[in-house]
Amino acid sequence: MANKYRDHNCGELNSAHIGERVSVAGWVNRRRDHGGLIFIDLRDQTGLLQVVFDPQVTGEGHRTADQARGEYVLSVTGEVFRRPEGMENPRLSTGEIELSANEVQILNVSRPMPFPLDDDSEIDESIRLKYRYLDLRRPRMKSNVFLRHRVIKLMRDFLDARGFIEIETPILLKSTPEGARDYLVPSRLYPGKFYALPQSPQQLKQLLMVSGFEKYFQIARCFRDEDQRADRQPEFTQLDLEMSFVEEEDILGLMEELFIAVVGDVRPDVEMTKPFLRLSYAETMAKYGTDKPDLRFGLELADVSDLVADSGFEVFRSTIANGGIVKGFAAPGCADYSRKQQAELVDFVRERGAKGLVTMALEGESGEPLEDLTPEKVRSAVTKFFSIEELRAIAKRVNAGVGDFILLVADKESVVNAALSQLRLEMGSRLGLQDPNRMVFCFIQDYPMMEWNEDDNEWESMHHPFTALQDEDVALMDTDPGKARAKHYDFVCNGFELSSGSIRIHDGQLQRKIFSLLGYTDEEITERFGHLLEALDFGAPPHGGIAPGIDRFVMLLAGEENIRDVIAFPKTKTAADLMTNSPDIVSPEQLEELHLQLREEAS
RNA sequence: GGCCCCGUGGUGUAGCGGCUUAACACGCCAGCCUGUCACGCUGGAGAUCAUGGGUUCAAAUCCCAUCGGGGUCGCCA
Repeated sequence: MANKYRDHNCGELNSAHIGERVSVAGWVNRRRDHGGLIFIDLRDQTGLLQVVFDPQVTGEGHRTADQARGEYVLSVTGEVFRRPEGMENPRLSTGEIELSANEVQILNVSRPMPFPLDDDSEIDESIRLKYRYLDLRRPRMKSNVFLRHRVIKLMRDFLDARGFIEIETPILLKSTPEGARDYLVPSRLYPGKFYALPQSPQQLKQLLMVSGFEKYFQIARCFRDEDQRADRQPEFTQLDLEMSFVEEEDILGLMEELFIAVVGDVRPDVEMTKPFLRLSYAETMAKYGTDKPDLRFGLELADVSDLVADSGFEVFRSTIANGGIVKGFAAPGCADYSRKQQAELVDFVRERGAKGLVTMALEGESGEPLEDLTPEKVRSAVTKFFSIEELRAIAKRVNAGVGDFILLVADKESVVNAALSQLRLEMGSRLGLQDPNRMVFCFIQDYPMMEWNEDDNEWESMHHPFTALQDEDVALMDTDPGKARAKHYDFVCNGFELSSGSIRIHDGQLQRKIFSLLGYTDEEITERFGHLLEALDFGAPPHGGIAPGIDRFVMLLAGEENIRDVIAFPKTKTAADLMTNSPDIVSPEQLEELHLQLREEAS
């Protein structure tokens, strides 16, 4: 596109353009004033171009360039020259050439930047967020935004080619109980009534299946009013997807194909494990203590309860007698951990709910057989409570060799798994096992349908109440609901939950039964879910889907450590927008219209 | 809601009870400089040390509270 501002992009000029008269436009990335010659690196979306202002070539232009400062916006017309011998800059795509300016126009001036726009400066995030539009000028942020576009475009094209259609669903919706806290929108026309923003388009996509759109997807914005984390924002984006007449394997196969295609396109340098790994929920909890394991490294957990149930160590014995377990793993080569390093690990698990951490350093020459292990070589506060046979058995069970450091936690199973899964990540990180150039995807399958909530004394859905049961476990719902497994699957990469999905219940009667098992009264069921139940009664097809989180996926692809860096305008961890200063108060008139009255918060 | 880390010119850091009239780098302003590309040289401006209270003869420095940012546990069907 040629117009009065430019006819070429800065980054796209090269030696083929030598001798041409061109116009470019962009920002002053850097200015080097030699008194006579002035060099300006002009930057547009495509890259940098060195522009030379020679007073002998352009008297007026040189005077203008003298006025230019960082981030001024210029339009320059001139001739493309090959750079003098030895003056090439191999770090620029345009480094062989330069533009000799004839005319230059200042399109806009700029105040000095509130922070440097290079990638190397670590700037306080609150300042970056306040001036997010400037932060996005930084090359890394800009490339993250481009990467995100590319990923979404690939997803759309991939699904379109397979017959999926994208359908938008409402943002103003009905609040449904359970799950995350809803963002609410007060209604002007209906005093005292509220819309809710969707936590996901879950029910709507099921209704679209009832409508006969057999392959639906949407790049869907979702809203959840919960506390934030590095990988959580109050509003985030999912690739929401649903299909009719499918089974679990159809969905997983599609995901595998899609993610291999996207990663292969945008990060051909990344190594993937193919086919994607499959783990049952029970297996991943046993081996990794979590249902979102980082499978780039081993350090697998092992249960040693049976080995220490009758040992002389009272803590282990009583924990097991009271229904708890003892699990642990071995950190290879860490037998030389100092008292201080050991104390750090003890604090680490205590902060995560465990009462303590038992450590055993197996000292000696690496490679020595375990059979030669003697009590003297086991450096631990608790060595004396165990026989050498018990110590050897523990070492063998956790796959520890001489030179390794055994880490054991005793408590009830949920506490042990929570503490050890995080300790495993910590050791993986300390040992440098989290290769940034590998993405290990896996599916977690065979989730329990429901979980007993001890605090509220009731059954809760593991996923959501629309999840179908595995065929052979349907009868269990009447006898032992905790044992029944669901057609529910999670999609995990490098320790991040990318996605949850399930085959849904398409039988209205069964759906009603699940709701009542979850403690809803008939009135509540009708009031909250009546529309869905009614729809299921009108010939709903078997269907299922999944909804990968796009922010987290792009974060992994970009090698970023938080999703804010792959979202153009994110909020802080306290859900505030520092650029627009939102949320903010509104006028009394606005409140009046919405039938709202504020009260003083008791402090 | 709990725990942890951070807050010093525009930015990043140093200073951690008196050697401080708060230092350094980058940036900014002015002057010089015709082949630089993180240009160079000379000079200059710029800081209620987040805010409030306390301890002390003396506080950027120690303590408490508040505010802001981040991490994490709880929470996130």
